[in-house]
Amino acid sequence: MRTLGEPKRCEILRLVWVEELPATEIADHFPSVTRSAISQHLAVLRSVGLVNERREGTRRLYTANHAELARLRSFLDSFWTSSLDRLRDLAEADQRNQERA
Amino acid sequence: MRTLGEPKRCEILRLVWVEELPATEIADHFPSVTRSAISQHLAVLRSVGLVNERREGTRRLYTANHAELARLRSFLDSFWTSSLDRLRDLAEADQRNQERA
DNA sequence: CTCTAACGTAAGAGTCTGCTAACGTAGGGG
DNA sequence: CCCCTACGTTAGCAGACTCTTACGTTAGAG
Repeated sequence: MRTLGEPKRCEILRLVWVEELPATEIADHFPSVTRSAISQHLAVLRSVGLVNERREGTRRLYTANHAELARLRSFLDSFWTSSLDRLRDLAEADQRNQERA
Repeated sequence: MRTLGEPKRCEILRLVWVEELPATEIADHFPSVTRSAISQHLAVLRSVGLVNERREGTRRLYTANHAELARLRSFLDSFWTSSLDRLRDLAEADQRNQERA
C-alpha cells in the first residue's frame, strides 16, 4: 500500500497493467523526471512483487503482477467483512446483556 | 492511499471502523507511541476525510468514513475494468490493421 | 474560581524518500 | 575490437514524514 502511495509508481503499474513495456518506454511517459528515477521506482515495484521482469537482449520488459494487486483489493474488502463480524459480535454481546438483565 | 501507507493510521481506521471511539482510547491501543503522535495521525485521517469527528464535552469521538474508503476500493477495481477497456481498444486497433493489410 | 481530564498544536530532532548526476555493465552492430 | 544502446546502481542532497517534548485550550467537577 505504501508502495502505491507514490503517484508515479501507481501510474507505472497502470502502464504495464495490460501491456508489457521496456524500461525506456515507461520512462518516456514521465518527461518530468530522469530515467534513473523511474528505474528506482521499478526496483521498488519489483521488490514488493507488483511487477515481473523479463529480459530480452539488453532490454528489460515489465508486466504488472495482477495477483499481487488483487491481494491489496481483498485486504480492503476485509475492512467491510470484518465490520460485519464485529457488528455480529456486538449484537451477540448486547443480547447476552439483555438476557442477564 | 499514501495516507493508509502508514501502518498506524491503517490500524486506527480499523479501530474506528465499526465503533465510535474517543481519541484517548485510540491512543491507548498504541502503547509504543505518544498520544500526541496519535492525535497527529487523526488529524491526517481527518484532513483526507477518512474519519469523521464528533465533539462531546471535552472528548472527540472518531468514526471511519466508509464512503471514502469505498472510493479507494473502487479505484483499485478500475485497474481491472480499465484493463478490459484497453484490451478491447488493442483488439480493435489490431482488427483495423488487418483490414488495411 | 481552581483543578483536572481530554484534547490539539508548535517546534525541533532524527529518519526516510525521491530525485539528479555520474558511473558501471551487458548485449548487439559494424 | 570499438561503440552505442538500454539498462541498473551509487552517492549525495533537499524536502517530507513521524516522533517526542512542551505548551495552549476547553469543558466539567468540586
